[in-house]
Formats: sequence, C-alpha cells, structure tokens
Amino acid sequence: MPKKVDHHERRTLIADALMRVAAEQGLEAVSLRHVAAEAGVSAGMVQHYFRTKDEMMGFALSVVRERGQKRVGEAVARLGPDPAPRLLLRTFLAAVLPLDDAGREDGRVALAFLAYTAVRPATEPSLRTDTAQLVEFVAGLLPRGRNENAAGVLALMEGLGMYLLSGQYTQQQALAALDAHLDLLFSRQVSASDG
Amino acid sequence: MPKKVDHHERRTLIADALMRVAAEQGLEAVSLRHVAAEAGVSAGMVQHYFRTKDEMMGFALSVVRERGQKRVGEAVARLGPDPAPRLLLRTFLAAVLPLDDAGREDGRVALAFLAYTAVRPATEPSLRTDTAQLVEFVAGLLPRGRNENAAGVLALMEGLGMYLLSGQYTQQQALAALDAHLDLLFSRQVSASDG
DNA sequence: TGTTATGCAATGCAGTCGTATTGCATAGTG
DNA sequence: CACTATGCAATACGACTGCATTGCATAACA
Repeated sequence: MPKKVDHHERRTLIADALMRVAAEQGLEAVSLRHVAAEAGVSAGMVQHYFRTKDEMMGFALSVVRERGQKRVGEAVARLGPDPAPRLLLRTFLAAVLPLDDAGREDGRVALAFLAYTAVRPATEPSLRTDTAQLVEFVAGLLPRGRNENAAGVLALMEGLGMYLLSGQYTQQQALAALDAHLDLLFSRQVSASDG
Repeated sequence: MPKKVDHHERRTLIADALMRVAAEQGLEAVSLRHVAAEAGVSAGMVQHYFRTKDEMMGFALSVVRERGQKRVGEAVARLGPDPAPRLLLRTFLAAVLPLDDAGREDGRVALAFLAYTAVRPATEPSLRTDTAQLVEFVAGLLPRGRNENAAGVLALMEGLGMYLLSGQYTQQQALAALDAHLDLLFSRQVSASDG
C-alpha cells in the first residue's frame, strides 16, 4: 500500500485552518477553497480528507470542544490535589471564559458554531454538552443549601463569555462580576425561606 | 409623482420575512431571492427597497432590537407605577428571556446576528447596546451594597437565554435559576414566585 | 391630458459555492 | 520489478449568490 499519512494530523491541520477562518471572518466565510488556502493546501486535499463540508464542520466542532476541555482540565490540574471548592470553581469558570487571545479565538468559533448548530439539529447533540453533568459538578462545589444556584453559575459564566466576546465587558469587569457572584454564593446569609 | 407607498411598512414586511428565514434556517440561508420568496414578493422589489444586502441586514437588525425593547417596555409598563425593585427586575429579565415562541424566534435571530456582527465591526455598535446603561439600571434596583452584582445579573440573563435557545435548560430550569439568583441578591426580602 | 417620477418585475453577469470526476505520481506489497 | 491502493491535484458542472441594468405600468402632478 502507498504513502502512509497520519490522517488525524492532516484533518486537524485543516480544522485549525477552518477555525482561523471562522474566527476572523465568520462561519459563512468557511468554504472548501477558502479553508484550503488558509491551510496552504490544495482544495482537492481538503476534499480528500473530508468527503463533505458538513463532515469537515463536524470534525472542527469536535476539535473546538476537545481543546476547551483540555484547557479546563489543565487549569484544574494545576491546582494540585484537593483544592478548596471556591478556588476550584473559580478556576474552572475562568478557564472557560475567553480571557486570552487563544480563548477568544476559540470563543468566537464556538459562538459561530452555536448559531450554526442552532439550526442543524443533527450536529447539535455534539455541542449540547453534558450540561446536566456540569450543573451537578458545580452544585457539588457550592455550600450546602446553594444547590439551586448551580445552573445560574453556568449561565453567568456563559453570559460573561458572550459579553467578553462582543467586547461589552472588559476582562476586569467580567472577572469582577464573577468574583462578586462567588462572594454572594460563598457568603453566609439569612434567607427568608429555604435557600 | 407616482404611487404612494409606505416605505417603512414595505421594509418591515421584508425584514419580517428575513427574520423568519433566519430563525428557521440560519443567517446563511438569508439571500435576496430567498427572503423575497418568503415575503411573497419579487426579488426585484427587495432590491428596490434595499439597495444592498447589508442595508437589508442592518434594517432587520434594528427591527429585532426595537421589537425587543418594545416587549420589555410593555412588560414593565404592565406593572403599573412604582413597582417593587425585585419585581421590576424580575419582570425585566423575564421579558428579555426567550420564553414564548415569539421570543424564541427573536432570540434565534438575535443570536445569529450576534455571531454575524462579531465579525463585522461596522454593524456592531448597533447591537452593542448601551450595556453600561443597563448595568446602571440594574444596579439601581439591587439592594444597597450589591451594586457590584449588576453586571453579573445581566450576564446571568444572557446565559440563561443562550441555554434556553440551545435547549439545554427548560423554561422551568431557567426561571428557577433566575429566581434562585434573585433570592441570593435580595436575601433579606420576601421571595416572590410565579409561573 | 400629457408628463414624469416612481414602484416593481425580469433578466443578465461575474463570481463562488459544494461536489463528482478524472488523472497521475508514488510508496509500499507481492 | 511489477502492481496497485492511496495521496493529492485539477477540472467541470450546476446551483446559487449579490448586484446592475432594463423595461414598463401607473398614479400624481402640470
């Protein structure tokens, strides 16, 4: 059999180019030829590794997700064993937020994909992460009686991400809002009925 | 001079069709001919009322925003004069969330536009609402000492909206998260709840 | 009633799209 | 060495895009 090429590597190379195009010019600018040019390869090669455009999009989407999970995992691992719940939660949330350039680029792409998949139910379950699991994870880190706020924490994070991406909040504002929220969650309060 | 036609009405008619297409098939499916077909008019007429596609997009975007503001305004006005801060805040937030079908459609379109304008700085300032003013508005409704949580409230709302649109949270979950957050913010006060 | 600016439809054009097809160089196998 | 599956490039094709242009009916004004 002929040439041996690392398929996955080639596909990732192309997916990276796709994400660069999407981050800079939006998902509508993503075409086979455009991606090929960005990747510095021929359009034929893109076709060779992805039989259809949707297949390419799907693969790129999976790369985005994996990259995000990897970033979060590394940030958390950097905390060492048995970190304090609040610190762990904050690290997790901050790792998801698009704070540095790389994160911003990924965030732009993720946002584009979100709008993209909002219309294509086929690829949706891939992006529709195990949010329920995330909610449980967050709930486990909150003080007792605050379990009901877990979903809100994730929503706050997502919203902060959007405001960051659209440039309406600065990094400082977003982190301040995040910390203010954590203050609220981890502060001792008297609630009227059960909290 | 010839026929007298309500320009704004025609443009709105076309923009409505555009939003229907965008809500159902995404913004990439928005083309002059497609929108014209959806509106039940000729492609030439669309061209007649919008000299360029970008002009049409911009107008549709402004319609989305106006519609949203109108919905919020009406919901707030329905409260009557001098509503309690928490009720006013909750009403405002719930009015922004995509809870009914109409809101969901508008939300889809808004999301598509968000990703769209994320790449086109020209139209961005139009969508980049006076968020700062909103933050101030929210801050004025929060109990004293909670001003720093205003930005977080907006982010939470935005995030809940996204989770609602992507189907990751149900209405009940989103409203529960919203109320749990309000409970936290208004911890000393009467907790309200309604469907 | 004639004039004319306007509303609107139809067509054409250059460009891009996704994809199917074809051709070929080549590296690994027998 | 001969063979062949594979990597990859190139091209063709029909559909679609935004936009410019053209033509014409008509309603308001002179």
